[in-house]
Amino acid sequence: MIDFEKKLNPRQWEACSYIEGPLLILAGAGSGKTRVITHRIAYLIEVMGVKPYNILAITFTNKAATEMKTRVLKLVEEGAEDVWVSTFHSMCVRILRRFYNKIGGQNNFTIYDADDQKAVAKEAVRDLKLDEKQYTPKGMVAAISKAKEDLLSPEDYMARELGNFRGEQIARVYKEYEKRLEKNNALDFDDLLNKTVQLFMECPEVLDLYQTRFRYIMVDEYQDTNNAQFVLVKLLAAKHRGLCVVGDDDQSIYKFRGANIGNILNFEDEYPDAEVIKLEQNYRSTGNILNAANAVIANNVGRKDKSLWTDREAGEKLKFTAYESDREEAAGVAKRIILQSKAGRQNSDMAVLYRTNAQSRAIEESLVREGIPYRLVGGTGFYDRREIRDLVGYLKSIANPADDQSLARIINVPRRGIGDSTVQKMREYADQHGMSLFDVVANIQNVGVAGRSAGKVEAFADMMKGFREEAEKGNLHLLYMDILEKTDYRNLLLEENTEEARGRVENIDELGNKIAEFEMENEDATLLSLLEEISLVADTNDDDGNEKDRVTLMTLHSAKGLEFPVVFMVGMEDQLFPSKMALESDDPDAEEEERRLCYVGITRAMDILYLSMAKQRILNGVFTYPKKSRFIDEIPKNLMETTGAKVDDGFAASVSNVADSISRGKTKARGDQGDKYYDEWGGSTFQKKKEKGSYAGDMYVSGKPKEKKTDFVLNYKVGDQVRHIKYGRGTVLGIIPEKEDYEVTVRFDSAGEKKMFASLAKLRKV
DNA sequence: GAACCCATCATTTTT
DNA sequence: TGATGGGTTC
Repeated sequence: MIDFEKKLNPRQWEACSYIEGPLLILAGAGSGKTRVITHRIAYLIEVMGVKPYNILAITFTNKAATEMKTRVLKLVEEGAEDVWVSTFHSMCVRILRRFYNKIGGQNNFTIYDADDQKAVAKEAVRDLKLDEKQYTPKGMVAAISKAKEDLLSPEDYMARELGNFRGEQIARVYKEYEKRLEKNNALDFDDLLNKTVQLFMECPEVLDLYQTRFRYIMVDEYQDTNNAQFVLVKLLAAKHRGLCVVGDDDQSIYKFRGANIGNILNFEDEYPDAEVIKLEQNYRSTGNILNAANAVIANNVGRKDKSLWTDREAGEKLKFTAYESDREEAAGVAKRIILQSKAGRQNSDMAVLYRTNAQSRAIEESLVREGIPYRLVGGTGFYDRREIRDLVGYLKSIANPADDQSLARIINVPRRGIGDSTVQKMREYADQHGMSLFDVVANIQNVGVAGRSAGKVEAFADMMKGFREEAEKGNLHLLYMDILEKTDYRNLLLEENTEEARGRVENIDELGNKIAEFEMENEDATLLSLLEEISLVADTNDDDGNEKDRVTLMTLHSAKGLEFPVVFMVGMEDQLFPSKMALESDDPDAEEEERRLCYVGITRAMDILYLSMAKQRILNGVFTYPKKSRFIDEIPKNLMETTGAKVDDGFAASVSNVADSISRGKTKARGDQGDKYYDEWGGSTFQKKKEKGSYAGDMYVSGKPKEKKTDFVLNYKVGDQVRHIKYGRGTVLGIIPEKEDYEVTVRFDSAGEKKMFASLAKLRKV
């Protein structure tokens, strides 16, 4: 039996053992929050005799969920695998896969990610004939997502925006967007939450099922919950009120994606009988670091009163350096990393934190120069890679025939002669007849809309049907191999024989490995569960580099929840951090959120914290001359020393392991940078000619130059009546001979005057 | 239909 | 600076 009281401090123990009613644990940075949650779960099971089955623990990230689960399994002797430890989103998927049909949905829905969302939004805007410059996909998705977070339907939204022209238009886009998702049998991330809420509201028996089951509910990072999540938790906990939320209002840094700090600040209003326990002892940082953090965050108003303390020694002072330029800052960081590692620190003990991803480049360059291995967190992830999205598109389309979006993505990839205009026509037909795109594709002969491509479309339909049969058999890896083979996707890349293509092939093989792995780990793996894993557990860093001991580079946001003995916070400049956007915002909380972010950054450091700025920085291609961040001024002078900025000229590099530190040749996050440096160090060109590799471009057309028709004969002349495949009838106004072609001007009866090339326009004399 | 050129525009991000 | 998208050119 665990000796709980011995393993926890008095406050932690109190938080662990209070189970009478709603409980708010205000857990400061480094105060042993996860320890409390896991022990609480153990306490419920081992001491209170609660069935693991009756416990639910909700986190935000899969990483947190996995870690929690592992720790609970270690702690509890038996039955811990029956505890539901899950992210909000996977929990909702699990519920919806079972009951979505109760509110009129299909349980095999597809999950749309940000890119799918943008594509749908774009179509919606286009369909409504709105100005695409003014109503950008990104903006539309943001507005829709915001609406959904507040549980507003398109109608609600319209009602709210009545009289506001732009708002009304967005409401129309939202409505159109919803229509499309529904037609495609797809849910976006917000829907996962909202539809679950809807299900609970409309089907009391389903709600009751889960309410009865989950006697004890724990929510981690409660300050990050949005309104939908708040409602969801409220519904779930309404019966037993065994709700325990853990969070830190000072670490709320996700307002921009809907987090409502009010949820934690007003917890006691929502649950008047709630017990509040503060965890203020910090086990992570030195006294100086902690005091600096406390001093900075004290400048925020409207926070829960708390103050972290530690019984650790004061430690080294914080070090602030103002470098002359961003390059020097990067060089200075590299130099200090080297000094630290000479002093015995592991690279993996160190992290460089910055406000924006764009700042990583300069740091990366100097680390490469010095041969310091690093790990870049964030940026473009594995599942964002084009080839991976394509192949996942196949899988999605196979799993959900109604998913027009995925089908449209892959129908001509690799190129198989089903061009845009054919797809366009088929989609129009589908829309008009209430069919899915695949319905049209599969019945192309009857529909007769594909013209000369009909054969190609038919072959494609047969191939897809074959994949579905293969999918039925249940072996996912075989299915994947089958797709690669029948589509020729992998081979076409290999034939291309470029470094970039080889990187893509590696990624494709990596996805194959992941699928095989997934099958081994999950006995009852299905195509749907695989896709769910891919959508919800898209791990952005799969670093399989041989070098384990690497410095971590990431944004302040992604650093939340982590700790490092040595931390560098770079770019401590007003306008950058706090960001220009925040400073110019009319929302008074914007600057406070930046300050919280600063607090998060400072509290990542265990022993040593370096802060720095550059007096000259290239931002968006322009030179700027920043001032020191106001946050620096908020750190008491006695805790921080300002150090000189002198650095060696940075080029005393050891070239030896440069290659290793940039994850060789593999196309990854910032993929082509690898090549750039390769060449630099290889002594040839500094920057390779850009391989813009648009798909249809050099990627699939492997080195076979297109044959130009040199002796092109026109069977019409100026004044003739001709017919065009798209524009219909028209009169030829002029013919200008070009190198290997003719530019023909035609006035069409309906479409007006057009210029086109004879070789492509395929005009027929009438 | 696809390569290429030019204008534009830039936080933070998980699910 | 760089990525991206639209328009132009063959």
